[in-house]
Amino acid sequence: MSRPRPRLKEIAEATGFSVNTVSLALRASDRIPEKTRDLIMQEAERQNYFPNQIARSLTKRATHTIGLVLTDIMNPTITLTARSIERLLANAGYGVMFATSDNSLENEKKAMARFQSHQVDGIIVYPTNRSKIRHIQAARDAGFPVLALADLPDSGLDVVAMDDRVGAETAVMHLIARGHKNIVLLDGAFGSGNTEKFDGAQNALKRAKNGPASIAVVDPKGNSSAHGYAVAATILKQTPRPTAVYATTDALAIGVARWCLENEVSIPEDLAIVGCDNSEVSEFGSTPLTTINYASDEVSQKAVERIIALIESETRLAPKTLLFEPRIVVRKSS
Amino acid sequence: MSRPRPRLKEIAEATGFSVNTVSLALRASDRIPEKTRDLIMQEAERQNYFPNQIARSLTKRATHTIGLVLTDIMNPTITLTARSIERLLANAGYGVMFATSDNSLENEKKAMARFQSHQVDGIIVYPTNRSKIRHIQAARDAGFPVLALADLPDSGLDVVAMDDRVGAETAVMHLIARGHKNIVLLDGAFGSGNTEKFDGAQNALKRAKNGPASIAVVDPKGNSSAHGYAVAATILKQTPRPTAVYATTDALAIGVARWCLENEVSIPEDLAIVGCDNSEVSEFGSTPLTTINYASDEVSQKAVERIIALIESETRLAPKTLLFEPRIVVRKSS
DNA sequence: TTGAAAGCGCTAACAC
DNA sequence: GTGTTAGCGCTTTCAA
Repeated sequence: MSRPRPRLKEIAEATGFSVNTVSLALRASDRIPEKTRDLIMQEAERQNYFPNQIARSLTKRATHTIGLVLTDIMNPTITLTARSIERLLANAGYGVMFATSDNSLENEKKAMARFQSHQVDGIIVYPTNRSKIRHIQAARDAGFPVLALADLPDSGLDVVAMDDRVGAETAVMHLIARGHKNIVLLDGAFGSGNTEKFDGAQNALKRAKNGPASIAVVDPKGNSSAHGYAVAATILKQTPRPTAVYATTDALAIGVARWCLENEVSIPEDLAIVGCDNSEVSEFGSTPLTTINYASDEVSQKAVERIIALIESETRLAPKTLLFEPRIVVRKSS
Repeated sequence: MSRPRPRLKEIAEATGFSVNTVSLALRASDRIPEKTRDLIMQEAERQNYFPNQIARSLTKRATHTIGLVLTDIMNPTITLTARSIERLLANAGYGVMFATSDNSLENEKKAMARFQSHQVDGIIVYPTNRSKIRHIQAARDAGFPVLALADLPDSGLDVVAMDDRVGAETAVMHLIARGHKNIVLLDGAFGSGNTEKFDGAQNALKRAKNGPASIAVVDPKGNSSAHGYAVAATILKQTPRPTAVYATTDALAIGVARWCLENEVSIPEDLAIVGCDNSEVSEFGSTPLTTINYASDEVSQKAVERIIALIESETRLAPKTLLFEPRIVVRKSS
């Protein structure tokens, strides 16, 4: 339905030069004298010419587009990362295609396949399940630039991420230092094979001299505040009664906090809460939340640098893992 | 750096058929007998063949990709809309390229130009400034399918959006009904030409029998909770002292609420607050917020339907405006 | 300094 | 039933 857009051919005909000369001129080749170039550029402007990137991509075998596969863009930390990545890539001249897997492995695979069909130059993926990454490795093995935004040790993949293990360890150490003996890990991803936060918590138990022997894991079946609110009663029913919760997202933590507020469980006296990500809601939610910082800017910056390096490198680069150590932000909930 | 991916040619050579036959077979043409087709499909699978969408796009003159230009993806309502749109489009076989303008007109124009260069089949745009839409109209005039996610009356553009005018009117009517005489509109977009919320508020004043004569506008210089928190003191310093605020995002409202909490201004007795969007934070933030609902699912659904209709129509469609009437969600802040 | 020709991987029109 | 040819809009040799 759209009026055909001008091509090099139209400009060539209007100026009397060949398509080739026009192409060269528009790309400011020094093979073309300034005079000719100006003439051609003027005509291009007059016709409101924009190069057809699809045609260009076909010859160059590069689309200058990267694919971004995220789990759940409603998590503000992931949103922020997506935004930063998009901006940095736009500045570097890359477009971004994006997809959300909604934590379904099938969706993640489909999105990656779609992106590869669309000939993206590389893919940045926040994997749904850290133990199901064969399709990501397969892409890399085929020589395709891929970067994972999650800590995947010994996966042979390039990784830029927060060190969740250390984050969880820090959170639990903090709670132990405050004297807590009955700590719940509120973690929806544990059941689906993402054990690094659990592992970090275990490390804290081992390191602490007088900490608890074990930690209970509760699955909120989702990551929103509503899920946290819904599961709060279950947490407090555990025996012995927990005195502290480490929730793997701030939203979950805020949901628990709201339930406590409404049910006369005081925070942090009756229940201490630590969230994760240091999102805006942790500061402005029902209770100012102690939380584990997610260095979104650093992660985005390094991820973009790395994927571009992978794309532009002539040779295959050895995989590199870059993990940031999160710090704890102590507020009123612990 | 990547090993060349298999093309139709490789499959053709392996099976002894021509490239054309292979192409037809893989697209399940009934011109090819089942036996041949199976043979070819098997070989394609064996070689792990995926069609090169770039090449296909070049011949078909369609990329099956749409561009999504948003202002600020950190606004959870916009995030949610982006997610829904991406999913609906993925289901319809379309990929999504996205960009955030960060409320800069320049960025918005650049993103649209980039998308058009990438030959997206259509663009969905949440415009930064409702009075600066010439570039959007230009795209439409050139026959390019465009859809705006904001109420742009008489723009000649296709529109799917919430009716912000009615939303603001509802919010202010609600406050007037509660007896408020000094109402502040906390609106960062007003200064940059987006007056529909202000207009809606004015309508409410006109319609109310015993309401205030005017409404003060305060610019928070941003849309986050931090901005709301920072501007709260300024609001309360106005004379006569305001008794109610209508904030144009929930995040702003929550920021104001948090400041009140910390400065012994009780809500809603000393200050009533109404937010906008009914995002999760309105329910779980420092104070459960009265707010104006944003029907993200409906907007996304209709937007996707419409952009696909525009793309697939043989003829140019007359522009259509679809506005949803928001409803008010009354909680504890008013 | 400029142009002609080939080719990127695919699809479509037309033969055979 | 299957193959040949041309062409999508651009870039890249290679010639002139």
